[in-house]
Amino acid sequence: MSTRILEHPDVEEIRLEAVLHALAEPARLEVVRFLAEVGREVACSEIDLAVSKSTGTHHYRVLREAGVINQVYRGTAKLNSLRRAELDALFPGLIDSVIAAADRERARPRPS
Amino acid sequence: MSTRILEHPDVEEIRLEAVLHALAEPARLEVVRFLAEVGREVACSEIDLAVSKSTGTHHYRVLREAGVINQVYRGTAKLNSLRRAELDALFPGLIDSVIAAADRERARPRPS
DNA sequence: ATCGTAGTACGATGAATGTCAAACTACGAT
DNA sequence: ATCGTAGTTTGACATTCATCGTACTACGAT
Repeated sequence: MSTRILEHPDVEEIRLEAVLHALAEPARLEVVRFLAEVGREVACSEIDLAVSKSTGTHHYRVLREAGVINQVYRGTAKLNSLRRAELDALFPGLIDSVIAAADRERARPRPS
Repeated sequence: MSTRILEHPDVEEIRLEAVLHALAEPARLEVVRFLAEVGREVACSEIDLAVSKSTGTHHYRVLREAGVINQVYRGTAKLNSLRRAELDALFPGLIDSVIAAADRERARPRPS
């Protein structure tokens, strides 16, 4: 049975704080960074996060419910993509700068 | 007595995720938005948040520890300012777009 | 029909977070 | 020295959060 259709917030329901919260977590930020990099629909299984499957599911849901990603089922896979156009319209430059920042931080030597 | 000097992270210690996390909370985002708007040092008491004093203290600390704001004591007041130059150098465009987004969201009709 | 792969649902759990009130400290002004 | 204002500290509390394992469903392929 089937919740084969996934709930997504409408553009006008997307809240800045929810988006920032969604992005403020390493695994989720990595998903977003990856989606931005490849620029196409990507199955959950293609991105390997350092967490269990169930935790992964949780993170994807947070991203979707915040309005950051779009998810559709295709066969057994669930394809994810960035809601770039909508986010850009809503918060111009935000996603670009977050992704650029994530890329930079990735390249930066980590002080630890 | 006195921790009259406040600990701030060095620029290279500022982590993107911590910044995003700091910004992902309404009261804290409001502080940042306000600081950006007035563009000068502002005492905690000048920004009225809808929370108690102790909660306020907590939020300011989160912002400072994330590297988002600078805090210095002056007399009985504690002055806050955005670490704009440093954040801009680290994550170009990020703070600008977050603030622009916060301004927009503020103006947007809230669906509730 | 059976199997494997992809992902979900369901608790559960421990850590982090936002919140507050109350008692406190620091400083300037009177 | 006393008072008021500004902010802190502490301890408590409820909520949210990230995490996991296990059992489950959905679908394609054999």
